Amino acid sequence: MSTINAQSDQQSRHAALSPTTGCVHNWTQTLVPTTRDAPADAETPSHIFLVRAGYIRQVGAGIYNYLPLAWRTLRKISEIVREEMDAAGASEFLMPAMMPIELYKDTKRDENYGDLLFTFEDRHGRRTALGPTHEEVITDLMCGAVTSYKQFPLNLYQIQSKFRDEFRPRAGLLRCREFIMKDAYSFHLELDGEAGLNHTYDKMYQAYTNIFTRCGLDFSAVEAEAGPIGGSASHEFMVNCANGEDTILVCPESGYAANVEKAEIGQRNWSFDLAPTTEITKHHTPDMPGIEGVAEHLGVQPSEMLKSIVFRRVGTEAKWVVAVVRGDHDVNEAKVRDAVGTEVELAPEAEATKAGFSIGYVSPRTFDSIKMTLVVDPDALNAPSWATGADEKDHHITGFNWSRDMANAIAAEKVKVADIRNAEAGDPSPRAEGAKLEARRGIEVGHIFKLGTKYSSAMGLSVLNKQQKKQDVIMGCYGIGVSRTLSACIESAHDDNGIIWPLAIAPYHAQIVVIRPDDEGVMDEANKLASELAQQGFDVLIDDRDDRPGPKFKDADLVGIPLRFIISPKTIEANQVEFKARSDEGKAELIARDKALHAAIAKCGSLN
RNA sequence: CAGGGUGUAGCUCAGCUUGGUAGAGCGUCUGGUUUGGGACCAGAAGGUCGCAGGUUCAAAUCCUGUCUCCCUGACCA
Repeated sequence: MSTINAQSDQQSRHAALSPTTGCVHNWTQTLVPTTRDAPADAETPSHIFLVRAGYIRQVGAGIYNYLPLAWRTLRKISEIVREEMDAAGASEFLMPAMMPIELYKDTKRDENYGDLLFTFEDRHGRRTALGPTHEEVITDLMCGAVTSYKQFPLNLYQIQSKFRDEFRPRAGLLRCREFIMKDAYSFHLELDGEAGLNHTYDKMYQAYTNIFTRCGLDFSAVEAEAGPIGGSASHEFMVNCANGEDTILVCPESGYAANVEKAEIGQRNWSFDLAPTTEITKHHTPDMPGIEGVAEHLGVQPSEMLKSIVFRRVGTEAKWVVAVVRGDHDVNEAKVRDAVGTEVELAPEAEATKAGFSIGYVSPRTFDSIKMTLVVDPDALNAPSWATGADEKDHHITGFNWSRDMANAIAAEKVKVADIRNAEAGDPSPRAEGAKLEARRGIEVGHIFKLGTKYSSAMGLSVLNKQQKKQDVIMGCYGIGVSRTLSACIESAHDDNGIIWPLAIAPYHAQIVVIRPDDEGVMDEANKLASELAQQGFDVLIDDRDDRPGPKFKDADLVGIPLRFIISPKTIEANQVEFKARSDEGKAELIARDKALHAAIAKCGSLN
């Protein structure tokens, strides 16, 4: 537009637009295979729309082609990731996707990662792995490439296809066996200070916040379970979405938010001293190891039962831990670990049976006959009478009372009371007196970890520090599921007709729907508008297909490009164009042709 | 990995019980009429019925094996 001053325009351009000239593509010259029907196996909105709108096609279980529209969006997400990572001081590089399995030996992940690791043999019979993540490769690299403490801190990242042999890929791009991921690794010699892990971790936290904000996503950063490293050493970034796979708990007053695996529960009242109300009665409950069946059989609620789970301290033969929670609650293994102070694992049934446990019918009373650590959740203490296992196959008891039936253990202070169950909606907040936790669902798109020296010590990555003492390098790692971000965005932003992209990661910013493209001058007009838009940084898709208006409007909704112009012989006649945002309700509105560019620029301001 | 299901045209599916040599709708192509929310008429192309064995004069259909993909669960740095 001649009336727009190029200079000032450059400055006022929406951040999502190209700082240089945008691109103009014709629908007929690219591949956008839209369909009326989704494949029968697509169930989630993102899967259905990605296929119907011509973004992806399946190749195998959890393996997909990224067609041009999807690839454009993936590139835009990647570019935002690059800009923010670079700005935060990280350097991009690229590691190979395949590597000798031996690399995983030192960290034992060749075994611990188990079947998740894709492996194959090359012609020489060497076992080779396809990388599910690259801690080992980069740690090995650093062993040879870093020789002095003066080279730290370092933060390196790559954007690459990752491979995991998921037991069950599902939901299109949400859980794939091959997927695109950004993974970053940082290296330090201390935790605190400018060069420390904590500083980089905080910078990554901020970078992730910037990235997902720029992508236009509705997301939450939540505390996550980090494994043995402990502390607040891990955060997940979740796209908020009602049908997400993960459950998060939030405190509306303090802002506390955590994954269900991590969420703490606030102060709860409990006492060992509730007086018994009935005698213990034994009941025959054949083939009912599960809470549900027993509760129904005994005519009690699951919340009136005790669930006793047998764990074993990892690396030991018979160091048993019995965790007791209320029947309607779920034991949280990480919390049990923290409560007893060592790693624990679910006891192998055969060995627990050999030790005397009647698996499926265990009660706290086994304490008297088997050496164990007994941990109890506060909510499992708050009634005078419980139904629980009889420590005998096919039998349960009612009338169990802690003060009477566990008197010895309690007197010896051998009953440890701790928060060992998963938090639920309605539980007291750990951060605000009187507040209650609320449950929400999300899709994990980013995860940052403080790894500590787990990998460096296992693989011998150490350097001499300033004091000339050999020191293991401290690491952090930071992942973003790039392809998952694309589908998570659709899960949280769509309507019945299709995708609704935020400007920043839409494959194109604007689409021009051309009605009667064969008519004299219509395509010329569309091309003219497209080049005006491109001059201002808009990426433009012109739907130049020779088709009726109906299907073209349907496809435009499906594909979800944020801004839509419609040009037809009618609008040209009136010197107008039609314009609407994908997110606007109803039909497009007619505007004067020479206001088209202004309208697009103005509309950008109101979109995210 | 356990349980369940599935495989027939590009997509959605029928046909299988009761064996007789493959169908519909949508899409695609041609010609015509049309042109504002998935048009109409006429015509056409397109499938070794997942694969391999077996039974039979004859197999999409019955039998055996195998693979694929999906669902629920478990699993998920």
